[in-house]
Amino acid sequence: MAVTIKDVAKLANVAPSTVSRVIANSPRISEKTKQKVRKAMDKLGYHPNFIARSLASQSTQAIGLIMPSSTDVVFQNPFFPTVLRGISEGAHEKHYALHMTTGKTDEEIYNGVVQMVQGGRVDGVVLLYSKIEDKVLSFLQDGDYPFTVIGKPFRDVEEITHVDNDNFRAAKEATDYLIELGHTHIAFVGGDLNLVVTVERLLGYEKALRAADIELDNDYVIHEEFLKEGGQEAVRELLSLEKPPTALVVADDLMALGVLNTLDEMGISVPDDISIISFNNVLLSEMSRPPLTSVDINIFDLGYQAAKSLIQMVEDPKEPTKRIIIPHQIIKRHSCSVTAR
Amino acid sequence: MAVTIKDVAKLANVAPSTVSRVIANSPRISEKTKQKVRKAMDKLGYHPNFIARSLASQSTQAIGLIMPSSTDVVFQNPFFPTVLRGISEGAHEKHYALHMTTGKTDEEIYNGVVQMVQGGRVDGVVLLYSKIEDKVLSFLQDGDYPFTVIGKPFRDVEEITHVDNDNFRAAKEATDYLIELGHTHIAFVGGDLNLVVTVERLLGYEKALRAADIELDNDYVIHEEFLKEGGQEAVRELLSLEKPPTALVVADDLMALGVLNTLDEMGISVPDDISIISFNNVLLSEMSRPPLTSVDINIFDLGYQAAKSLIQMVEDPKEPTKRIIIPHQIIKRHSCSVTAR
DNA sequence: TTGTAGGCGTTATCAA
DNA sequence: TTGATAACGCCTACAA
Repeated sequence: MAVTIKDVAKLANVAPSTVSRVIANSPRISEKTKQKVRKAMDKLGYHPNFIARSLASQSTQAIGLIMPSSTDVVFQNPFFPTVLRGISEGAHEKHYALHMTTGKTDEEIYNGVVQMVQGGRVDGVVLLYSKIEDKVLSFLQDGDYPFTVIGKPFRDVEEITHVDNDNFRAAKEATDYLIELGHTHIAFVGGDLNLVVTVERLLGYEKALRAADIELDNDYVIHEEFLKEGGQEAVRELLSLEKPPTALVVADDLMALGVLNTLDEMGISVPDDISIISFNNVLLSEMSRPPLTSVDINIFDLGYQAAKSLIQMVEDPKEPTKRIIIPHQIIKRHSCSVTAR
Repeated sequence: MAVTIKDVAKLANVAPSTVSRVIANSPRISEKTKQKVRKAMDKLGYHPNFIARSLASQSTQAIGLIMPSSTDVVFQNPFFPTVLRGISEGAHEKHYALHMTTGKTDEEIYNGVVQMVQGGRVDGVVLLYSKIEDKVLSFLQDGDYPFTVIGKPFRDVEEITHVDNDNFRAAKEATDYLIELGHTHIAFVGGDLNLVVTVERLLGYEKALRAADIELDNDYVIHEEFLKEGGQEAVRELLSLEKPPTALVVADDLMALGVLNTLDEMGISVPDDISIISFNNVLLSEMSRPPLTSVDINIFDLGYQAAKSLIQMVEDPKEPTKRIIIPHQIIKRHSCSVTAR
């Protein structure tokens, strides 16, 4: 069995409690004993046992990550490695470890969360997605357990600490940009409507059109499960409308990549025949042909701030709920041009 | 404070140990008391505390994941979400949770691993990458702590349980395929030479050439940090050789995507002017233009088997070390054609 | 089949 | 400044 605090105590000729205090670097221990104890720890190769510590102190120094369904396409999105990096860095700075749950079905995920939370494995949790009517979220709220969500909560926005972009405004600006370029026939290609981010971006798009006195056209709004044949179909239909759009607002870079391919197959050129602006500014967006004009949403910061604010909450339960808005910025590349018509 | 085993015991009018046995579903408890206890648990909304259980049973039911440096480009590779899915599923089946360490520098990662392992946070660990001269690996070996590596260990291959593809053979087959198509000027575009997988694939490439009596040419082997300007440079140089290659073996889909772009910028057509075959068969490979011919390495299985075999090891310490080879398969798409010359 | 009691490795409260 | 000692919540001989 591994070396424990007692072994150290014995070797250093002090009480276990003293060793404990040395570990915590308590100021009420003489420098001399600290030295002595530290030497003993080194000699024995002692490492404190987190589990025991957690039990005694009722805190795990770990935060839980709740991912979307692993079978879901969004799971494949480069968004995740990047938020993960941000969360990881935020947690690391405060010496918190990371615990994860994933699952195939919503049921699996839910159970995983319940276990993790009730089982006391973590001190708090960050929800890496925000969808409407989420059982997991309700559970977290009911147990008033410390948690943050990345994205905008479907409801109780004021009561839930979250880190988000202003996706409504971002989408409006993206659409405005196309309008400025002279486009009036602008379509919206969105993803899963259960994700709050999708609806926010859709609303922003609509707002921009209305503000510019451009009529909304239902045929101009599609939601594709990108990569699926259905997605290609949708794009094809869009382009075969009587009055096909000259520009597309696409809710996600990865989707934009799919659209780009469909367009290419159809012999339609971007940006000559049609302009595209998308969101997230993921690595891929600069690797596509043409490189995508995309709204950078600072994914890393989203994660970083989520971790930071969660840790604040667990360390100070009186911490007020807050909403952190991460800035966005249009990165202009080569998928948009002045309208041809 | 949360409801504990004692509360349940009291309500059910039994001893705590009985409750404990009910949780473990011990066969030596009468069905009647089980019912009684279970009812009490439900009524109180009891959930066992993992931390306490871990301390008492000296097992955490959690496995640790060691990721490569988060600043590293490989971290962005779609490879990771996919292995993660596999690991997650393997762990889930056996009711294990997932714990993670990441870090920016090798030092950070190393410390994270030491803490996680020595601190007893996890029962075992899976190393998600394999590079040469890895301190982390040595540490794990020295402490003979249960662990599996995904990929081929740099050394002690016989003593380390790992899950890998036969990357040597895969690369040979990929190259053979190009040779069959009539190519004789075949270059290799590899990634980080510190990753074992890169060297394996390089060796397989060389083997194929030698077997076909094609002379090896140093100028035909480049290693690019894809996405970096340097990468583009390298490809440009390759193509401006006196005798430029007519086909490329690219060590990774994401890199191939970068190459594809550079080629496109140069006005070189794939597969008409040059053929490309790459590895991993990640989602992106079918989304590129042209869709990439790629060697599918069954990433999901890599993760799944790694988790399974690790859990076997932690549950039965006498389990022999083993090497699990996941099959691969060339997925032919449209980036390769018969040589033009 | 069930209960009692000690222990898992720490932290934290009280004394000293 | 340090040492006993009682938690923390559960598991597991050993007894009954």
